[in-house]
Amino acid sequence: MLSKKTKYGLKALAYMAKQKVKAPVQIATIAESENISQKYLESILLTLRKSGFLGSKKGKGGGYYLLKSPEDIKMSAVMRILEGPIAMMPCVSLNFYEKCDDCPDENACAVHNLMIEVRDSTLNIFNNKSLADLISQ
Amino acid sequence: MLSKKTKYGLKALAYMAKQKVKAPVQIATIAESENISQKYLESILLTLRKSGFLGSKKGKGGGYYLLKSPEDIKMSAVMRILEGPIAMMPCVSLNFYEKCDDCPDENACAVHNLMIEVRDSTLNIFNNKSLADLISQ
DNA sequence: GAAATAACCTAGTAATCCTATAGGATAATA
DNA sequence: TATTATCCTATAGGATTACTAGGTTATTTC
Repeated sequence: MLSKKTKYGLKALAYMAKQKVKAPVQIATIAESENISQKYLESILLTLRKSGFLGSKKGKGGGYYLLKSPEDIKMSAVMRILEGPIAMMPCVSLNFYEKCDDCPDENACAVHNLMIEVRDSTLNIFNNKSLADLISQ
Repeated sequence: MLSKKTKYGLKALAYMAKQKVKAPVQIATIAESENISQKYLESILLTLRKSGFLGSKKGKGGGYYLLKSPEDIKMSAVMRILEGPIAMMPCVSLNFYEKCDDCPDENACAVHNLMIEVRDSTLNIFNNKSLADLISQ
């Protein structure tokens, strides 16, 4: 299941990408428009800024803004920051790999091989989807 | 992330499917062979029995056995019992649908539409994979 | 019939994660 | 100097996960 954090983060990014004029958007504005708790959204946007997706400006007229154009923001990158691994098990994760305690031989594990397939098909979507695609309909 | 429950359940099913002779397999045997806590596995196999995947026999020589041939056990069915929804959000789930509190219009939701794509590609794998495919390599 | 075997079932628990919330610090602007 | 809005740390409550405990029931073997 997708966490609310990820869902809210994606909605906020989409909101910013939809903006016609290129001015910072305040947390409060997004929170109200998308029905998200402002304080919670605050912490989410902070992570997105620290991971290089957003820039920010303090004080009046401040807010958050995208650092890259929506076309250049890949879903796979956003998902990895907000949700963590795209794979369903650490032992099939490309970016967050971890060995299973119980499994002596990964290649002999039926579940492992199934989950590689799932990972690849999901990754195929997220790698080929940008923030621009997200708002294009 | 896939829960250990699902992982263990799949491993246990695969273990039974690999069996040459068609005799019941004890929990203890599977637990030891697959490095799973016996008591925990016990509760997992119980759910699998109650959902119609397994039959059981008590007493000496008893244990669990598959009720259908591995070819007829679809991954999508097993996943829904053990893991729950295949979709990443309730609002895109076919079998566990729920509306989002925050979203006034699903069709206008960028995240919603992205997650439909992910659901479809994952479902495509799970619908076309049987327990037999899982152990065939 | 008694003992052994193995599944059945309910309940509880420790740890972790999720979803926020609180409250002040800092920086920019008017 | 006052206002605005982000920055940052800490924490709390609830839900979920991954087990564990302990006894019950049914079947088989001696």
